[in-house]
Amino acid sequence: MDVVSPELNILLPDEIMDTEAIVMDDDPPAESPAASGQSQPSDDAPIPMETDVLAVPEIVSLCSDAPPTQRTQALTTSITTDSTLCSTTSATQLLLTPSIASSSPLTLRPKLSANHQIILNKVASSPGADTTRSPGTTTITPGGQKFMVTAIGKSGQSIVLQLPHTGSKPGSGQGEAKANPQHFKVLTIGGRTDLKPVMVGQAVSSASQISTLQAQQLKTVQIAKKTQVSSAGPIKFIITKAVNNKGLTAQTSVSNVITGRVLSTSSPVTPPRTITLSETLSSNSKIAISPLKSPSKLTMVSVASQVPNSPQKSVSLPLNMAHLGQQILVQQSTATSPAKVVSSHSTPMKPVQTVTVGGPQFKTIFPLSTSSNVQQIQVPGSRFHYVRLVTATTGSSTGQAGSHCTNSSMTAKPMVVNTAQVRMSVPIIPAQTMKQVVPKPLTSSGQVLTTQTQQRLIMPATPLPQIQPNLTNLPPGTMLAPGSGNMGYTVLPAHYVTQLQQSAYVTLASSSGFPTPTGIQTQARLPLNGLSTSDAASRPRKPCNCNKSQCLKLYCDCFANGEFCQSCNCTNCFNNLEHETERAKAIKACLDRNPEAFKPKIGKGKEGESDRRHSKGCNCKRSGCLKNYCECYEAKIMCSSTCKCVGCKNFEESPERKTLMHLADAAEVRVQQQTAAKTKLSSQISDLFTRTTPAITSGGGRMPFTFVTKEVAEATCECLLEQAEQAELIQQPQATAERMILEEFGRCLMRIISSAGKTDCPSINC
DNA sequence: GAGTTTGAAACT
DNA sequence: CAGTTTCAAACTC
Repeated sequence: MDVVSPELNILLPDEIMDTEAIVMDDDPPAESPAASGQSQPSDDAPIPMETDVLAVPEIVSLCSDAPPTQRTQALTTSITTDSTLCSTTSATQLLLTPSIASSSPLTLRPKLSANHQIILNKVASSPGADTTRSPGTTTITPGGQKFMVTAIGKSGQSIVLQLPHTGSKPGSGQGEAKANPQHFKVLTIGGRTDLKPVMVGQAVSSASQISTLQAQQLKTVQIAKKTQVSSAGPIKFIITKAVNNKGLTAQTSVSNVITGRVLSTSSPVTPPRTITLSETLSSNSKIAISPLKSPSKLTMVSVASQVPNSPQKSVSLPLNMAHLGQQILVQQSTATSPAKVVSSHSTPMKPVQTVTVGGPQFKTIFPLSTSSNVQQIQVPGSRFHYVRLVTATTGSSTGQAGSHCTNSSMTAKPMVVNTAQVRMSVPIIPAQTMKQVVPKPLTSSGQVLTTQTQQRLIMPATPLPQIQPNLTNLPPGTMLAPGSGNMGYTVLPAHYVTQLQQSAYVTLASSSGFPTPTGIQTQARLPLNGLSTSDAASRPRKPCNCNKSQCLKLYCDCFANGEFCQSCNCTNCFNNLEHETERAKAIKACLDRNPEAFKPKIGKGKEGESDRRHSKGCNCKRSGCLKNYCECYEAKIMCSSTCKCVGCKNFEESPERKTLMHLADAAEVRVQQQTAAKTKLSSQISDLFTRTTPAITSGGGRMPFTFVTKEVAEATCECLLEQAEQAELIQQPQATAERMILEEFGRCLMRIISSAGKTDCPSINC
């Protein structure tokens, strides 16, 4: 196994190796950028799983001739089969048109066109070409079986895009990949001229087959490439790099998004750039769908990042959400595989960010804020929200609509293209500030994207080379953001991220190409932990009161929910960005103790909501499981066989439980009534002000109370005092005096009311 | 609001 | 894995 540079290791988490490959077809000879934009749409041929036969291994190394000072900031990779797909931003674009004979090792030679498109032409590899590379271009074509790589974002950093071919035999998936390590296509695109040569060993498709060392050092994004039986269609990589030239700060936050995995890089004085890799498949092209643990939950997602002022930027990012919605796997496929394949659909160029999701079951809301640093993804059926960091782009970018990539005002810059099928293992707990958009039925191509701000998330990153938490089990609401230098991971709750931006949401729904069974909606709205997803999202988070745990133990609900403490009553809190190191360690410690620590305790049963049960079961002894001490009761579920409680009364036929439920229902009704009454009252008050305010300003139709000005009140008081003095002078009894005063007060009121109907300036005369 | 109870999490 | 301790939320007064 070859060794990957440490920088590369740092850049990507180990779990990337655990991803499932995406198959890409072999390509015809290189094409011009214009031609690439006119690629043919993929057909609907059945798509083999990644376990299918591997294609001929190919090695592609890409490296733009970017200035050394330029660094890749962010990466958004998307794959699409749409022929019209072309991510268009004002940024430099990289067109990758690997037309590769299936068996011939090749080197993509990046060219920088006048329009700032980097055209990667396949070059026949010479015997010694595999190791020959210019600075900034790292190409490894060992035996024509491998690809290499180039650097990416940071100095010396590289991202290896591993594109495993689908082999000649259908398969057994990862095990097969192990058996045929040569059948991987590693695509690496880098941009620095000062890149260190990165050697990429044989790609391993299965993380389980990676040695620990490999896992630590080799960061690869695997893309299974499928060989089309009929014919190898041209594969076009359209890489759009959105460059933010504005708002450069001493430290800009950058995110490398690798197919759902969030990686961010903080790089000083470097504009964040979003690179979108769109792979346009020919009609014959087929993308292997990774074997899903939960094929029925497979979801195709097309994600497009948008530059605010860009007329159009379209990206199709098929994502595969599986594993109870906690994984987003990039997949590109055509729609014939019954459960695992969703036909890719074209994404028409529109001046809106286009995000499409298709899937057998999911109707998914995808909040996107590609212009900012975060994309939030809500996965139905999961109480988590997924957050994707992407590079922030400013409105300075001017993209162009159309199938052709726009030119960039920038010269070629280091770019990183990550095309991979990666587990998106960054569950995000429903952020309380998150706005949700109800999924809307979409037209055949239509998806609606809301606007978004361009706040830039700057995440302090502390070097934590030793901490590489299992992303699949990170606390909900966690993002991993590689920091600068020898970055570690900055674990950010989505909740926190949400607060830093106005999230944009994209309504994702079924389109003609993405049938979305109604079951998806049903699943998406299943209550979790007694609350529906929407409820959970809107439920205000309770402030914790931790004192001794530093809010870094699961005792702390904030920590357990993957949130930063905010507005809490805790003391000595470390659950914040200022203590990201400690927090990361604490998370790791929790995961070490219990890999499921941050997963929902209340899981959905086989038959739906009624079967929700506590994953571990409670252990109550005194509460009878009828108090909130009991996690089952708190979650409004009944105890099950997994519980080890004593004297449990939290079962279906329990009279105590029924009584409590009735009481609870009654209380809830009262609360609702009170809430409704308050709402109504507020509405009335608001309406009152609405009606009166214009009158006040206009001077007409004033309400009586508006005439009780300070002067009027003072005059009234003088009248009352005068009346009191008179009563005192005539030595009236107190009762009579009071009566006189009240009578005078009544007269004053009458005068006020009378004056209100006549003049704007009522006068009070005693 | 202070004190008590409770059970999960953490620890041994 | 079981027993004990720690901890913070739930609960009571």
